[in-house]
Order: sequence, then structure tokens, then C-alpha cells
Amino acid sequence: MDSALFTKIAKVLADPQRFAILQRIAKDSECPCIKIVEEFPITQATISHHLKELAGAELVEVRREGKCAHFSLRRETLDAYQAELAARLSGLSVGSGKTSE
Amino acid sequence: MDSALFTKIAKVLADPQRFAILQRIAKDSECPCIKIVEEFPITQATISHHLKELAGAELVEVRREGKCAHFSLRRETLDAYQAELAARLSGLSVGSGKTSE
DNA sequence: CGGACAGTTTGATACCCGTCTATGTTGTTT
DNA sequence: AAACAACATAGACGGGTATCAAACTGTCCG
Repeated sequence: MDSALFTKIAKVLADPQRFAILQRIAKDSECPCIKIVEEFPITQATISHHLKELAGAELVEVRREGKCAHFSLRRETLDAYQAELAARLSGLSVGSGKTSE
Repeated sequence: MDSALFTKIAKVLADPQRFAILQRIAKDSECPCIKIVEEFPITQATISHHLKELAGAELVEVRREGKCAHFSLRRETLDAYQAELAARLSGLSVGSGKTSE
């Protein structure tokens, strides 16, 4: 995973509201946008913004169905992020090929 | 893990420079503050600020030895964070006992 | 077609925070 | 004690961003 995506994911996860939205999406296999708007105490515009960030970080997938949008968690990205996080803090050098330092 | 610490860790990990510092600390079993100041292109004051945040998120431990401070990674906290992250996005209800929804 | 609904985009505002300079504090050395 | 070194703290500044209201785009239905 490249550093740009890694940082983007970390930033996306750092906002409590945005993470709560992601958590809500993860709860079901697929979650309509309307449901999130109904359940959260923030404006629909703000939610749209957060969902765009989540999609930009490749953490959610969007499926359009007429005028409705359905979101689902991309567990592959989440797994890759966790693996990268563990790898970068494992104490082993990961970036280059030098293992003797 | 309580939500306050969870959020604090997520925010602490979100800044690239701060994460780089944490990564540097993780590289050795213990890392003196001076070494970080020498190796990073930011002011000593800023580094001190970041280290305080890292300690506040319980991600690093500080050992004072005279006028020197030595930092080490708290892998327990990192592991707990990763476990919490996975749990919150696993799709299972964790907060209450209802598993049928 | 026209209105109602779902979502996006835009512009503005306010707040958070990373960074700096300058100064303070604590420990060591001469 | 004075001076220096390692680190902490205070205040200020600038950039990023979460949030909102309002306007816009696209879709469905009569």
C-alpha cells in the first residue's frame, strides 16, 4: 500500500462522526444513504461530504440504484491498512531491501 | 478500550510527521529524544509536542535519565487499538447483546 | 412537462491543530 | 554560582477541514 492512501485512510478514520458513519455502514452488508441521514444528527450535505471522503480512501463502495445510493464497507482496504500499520511499527525495515540495520 | 482513547489514538496516527516519529521509535527498542530531533526536519518544540501527544495516547512510554528522555513503543496499546478497530467494523453488534438484526 | 425526492456541489464560517519563535525549567558541568 | 545542554511550555500564525445553508443535478412519478 502506498503512503498516500495510508495517510488518507488514517485521516479518514480520525474523525469520530465519520468513523461512526463507517461503523454504521459496516453494521449491515449494505446501507442506503437515507438511513445514515436519518440516524445521524448532522446535515445531509455533511454526510455526503464524509461519504465522499470514505469512498476516496477506498474504505466504502458505492452502488447507485436510481436516485438512491447504497454504501458497503470494503474490508479488503481495511485489512490492508491494518496489515500496513502493523508492518510499519513492527520494528523491521519494510520500505527497502536492507534487512541488516 | 474506551472511546476517548480510541479516538485519541486515531487522531495521533493521522498526522504523517507524528506517525513517522512513532515509526522511528518503533525501529529501536528505545530511542532518545535527541536522535529524533536530529533526524527530523522540524523544530525541537514541535517534536516535543508530538511526543507529548503520543504519550497522551498511551502509544509511547517515557523513561527519564538525567536530562535525557528515552521513548519506546507500547505495543500493547497498538494491539488493543487494532483489535478495537477490527471489532467495531466487524459487522457484529458489540455494544449490546442483540445479535439478531 | 412539472413537481417531488435523493444526493452533490459551492461558498462561507468557525474551529482545530501543526508549526514556529521565544522563553522557562531541570539537570549537568566547570 | 554560572554556563550549558535537553527538554517543556506559551503564544501566535497559517492551513486544513467539519459543518451549515443554499443552489444545483439527476431521477422517478403523475
